[in-house]
Amino acid sequence: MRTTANVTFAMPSRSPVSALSTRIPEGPLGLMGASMRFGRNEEIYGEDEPAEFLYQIVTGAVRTYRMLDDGRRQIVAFYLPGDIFGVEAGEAHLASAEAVNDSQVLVVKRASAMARAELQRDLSKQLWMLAVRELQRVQQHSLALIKSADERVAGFLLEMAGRCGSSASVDLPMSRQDIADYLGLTIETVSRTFTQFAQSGMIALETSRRVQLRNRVALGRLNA
Amino acid sequence: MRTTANVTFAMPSRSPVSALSTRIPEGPLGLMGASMRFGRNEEIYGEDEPAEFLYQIVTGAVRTYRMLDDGRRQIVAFYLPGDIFGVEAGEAHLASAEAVNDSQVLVVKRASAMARAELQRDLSKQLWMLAVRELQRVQQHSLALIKSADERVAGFLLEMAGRCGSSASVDLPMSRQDIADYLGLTIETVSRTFTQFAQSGMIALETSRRVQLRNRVALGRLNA
DNA sequence: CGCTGAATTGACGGACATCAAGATGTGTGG
DNA sequence: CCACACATCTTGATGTCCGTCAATTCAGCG
Repeated sequence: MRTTANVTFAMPSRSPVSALSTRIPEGPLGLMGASMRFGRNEEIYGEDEPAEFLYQIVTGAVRTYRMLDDGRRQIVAFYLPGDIFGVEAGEAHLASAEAVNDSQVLVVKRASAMARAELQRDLSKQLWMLAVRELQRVQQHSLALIKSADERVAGFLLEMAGRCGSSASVDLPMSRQDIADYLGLTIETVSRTFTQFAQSGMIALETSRRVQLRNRVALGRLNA
Repeated sequence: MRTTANVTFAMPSRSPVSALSTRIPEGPLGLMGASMRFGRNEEIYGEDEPAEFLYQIVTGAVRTYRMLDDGRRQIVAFYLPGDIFGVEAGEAHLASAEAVNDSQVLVVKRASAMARAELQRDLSKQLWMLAVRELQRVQQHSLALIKSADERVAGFLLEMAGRCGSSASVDLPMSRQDIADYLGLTIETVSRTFTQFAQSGMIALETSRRVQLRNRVALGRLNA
């Protein structure tokens, strides 16, 4: 679905995931944006701020999230290189966005993209597809939230494996807390589930952030 | 946000919720659709079917849902008079849609709406807003799914109250099972929560399908 | 009236949260 | 290179919310 190009970029100075991806998917925003860098945990935009821009990740990773009144945090989505985010907003953003790690991001004025879309029927279609894909992703995520802890974690691993270029092992740019807040679980439950998967041989934990999927079929069965 | 018009329609022959709403919001599809009727529990479209149409509810109520492999059903959304659905699809539908009760629905060819949108910048914007609103609704729903049972039910009641024209009491067109599948709970938990709310005086159950909200503030506090 | 599906209520168990402690890793400064 | 501080991750013990199973009540309808 996503097209790729063999372009390499200057590596951000101290990004721990910089080796993740040299394939930079082209997209509707491919050539029109200004490049910006965000440090680890730096805010890219905040909830309720006016939604002026669209964003495409070059390197790094970004999370969007919302806070509940009681202090819990729900992570809505993780975005990886090539992904576009900031679409979810009407006039104002409905979620906040932060860099998970040091990240490089293309930034494009929404208005200019939309205006251009009125002329180019192709761009218009791509923006539409973008919104639809985002919608489907969130729906999928809703589905996950009603499953058991095992199913959620298995699904998460498969999703990440599918997205970070499915090599032998998956690099997780985000912390256990991030994963927990994404899956609606606690950090302890996520950790326990990881070790349980490792003990049953379905995965191997090279490091806590690097996971080898040894039996995707079994994970898929769990994923229900 | 939604515009309204004083238009009355011929009532569908045996719709139990026909009295719900004489205000029929106009929308992008207001004048261009063919009208169809669907009986209680009748399928409007199925998962994986090609997405040829957009739909706007005139009377009745519709649920969209997805089945998990283990037989559980997750209801993605309920649609009430004026609401437009069927937007969530790319080439094929990602969810199935069924009439909750006998319903009257306007049906419009997607392609024709999209084509027209390329000419009318206004329609194009409205379709875009539609997708964004749908996205925000699903995100909101995701948020709900990580809360406690009390919070989910309270949130559901407030949502429905806000949508069915906030008179003194709310008519729920859907069964407890529907509510449970929407909130990711069991029918028993939903029922218990209703009675618990009633005992604490926050609501009154005129009938099992008709709820009076006696203390919205308290419900809102629960909603966290 | 009795039949049928929907809703309610109760008893019980299990999955996950909570609380608390320990282990591992990572960056900093001597 | 080591030592220390601090964050992240793991592991254990205990509690609780909600799911499961089962029985009862209620509403609609022939």
